[in-house]
Amino acid sequence: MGLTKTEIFTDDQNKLAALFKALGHPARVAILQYIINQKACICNDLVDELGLAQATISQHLKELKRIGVIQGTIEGKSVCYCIDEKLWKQIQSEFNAFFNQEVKVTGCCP
Amino acid sequence: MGLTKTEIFTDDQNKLAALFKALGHPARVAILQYIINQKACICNDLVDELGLAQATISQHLKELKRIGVIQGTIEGKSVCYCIDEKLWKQIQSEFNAFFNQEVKVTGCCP
DNA sequence: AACTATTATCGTAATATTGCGATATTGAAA
DNA sequence: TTTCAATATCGCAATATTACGATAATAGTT
Repeated sequence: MGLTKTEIFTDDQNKLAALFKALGHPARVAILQYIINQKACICNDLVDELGLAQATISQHLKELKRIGVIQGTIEGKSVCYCIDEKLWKQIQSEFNAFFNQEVKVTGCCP
Repeated sequence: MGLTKTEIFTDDQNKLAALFKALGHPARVAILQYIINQKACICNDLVDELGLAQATISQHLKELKRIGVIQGTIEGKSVCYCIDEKLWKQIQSEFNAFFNQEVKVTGCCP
C-alpha cells in the first residue's frame, strides 16, 4: 500500500515521526550542515557543493522548509536560506524528551 | 528514480540520516514508546495495542532491530523485545552532537 | 507425534520518494 | 523591454516503503 495509517497513532507520534522522517535523508542532513558551517544563509552553492541537480536540491529545501527548520528570504535574485534557531532548538528538545523517557532494566535482554 | 545517491555523501551523513529515517514512522515511534512504558520487553501485545497486522508489526520490529535500537530474545514461544540502552543513549548523543553545532546569527533571516 | 500459539518471511498491491530534464517564474541588470 | 541568472515547479521513470494475507518456521503442550 505504501500509505501510512496515521489515524491510528497519536498526534504526537505522527508529528515526531514526521520530524525524524524529514531529517532522514543524507542530502537534507548535508544541506543543514552546510548552512550551519557557512555560518550564513547559503543559497545554491549547494548545487555546486553537493552533487545533485538543481531541481533535486530545491525539492529537499522545500521539504526542510515544510517542517520549518529553515527559512528562505529573497536576497536579490537569489534566495538566502538559514536555520530557524527557535525551531531548531525546539526540535532538539522534542527529540531529547523522547530519548529521556526512563528506560528500565528488565532482565529479559541481557 | 527513488534511489538515494549515498556515494556523494559522507559516511557520517549517511549514518545519521539512516538513524533519523528508521525513527521516521509513527508505528516505530509508537513501538518504542510502548516498550519503554511497559518497562519491560513486550512482544506482540503490540499487535493488539496498535492497529496493525502482525506481519506489519514484525516488519517494523525488524527495521528497529536493524539499526540496533532494540533487541529481541526468545522467551518461550514468544519473543521479548527491549531497548538496547547503550545504543539508545548513543543515538541520543549523536543527535545532540548534530543539533549542538553552533548556529550563528547572520542577519539574512530576521 | 500431532497440535497450538507466536513470530518471521514471502509475495503482492498501492502509494511515496528520489532524482532529473524541461520549463516556468522571479528579479536584476543592460 | 530584452536578457540573464537563480529558483521553483511539472512531469516522468526508477526504486523504496507500507501494509497485509498467506504461509513457513519455531517452540512449547497435550
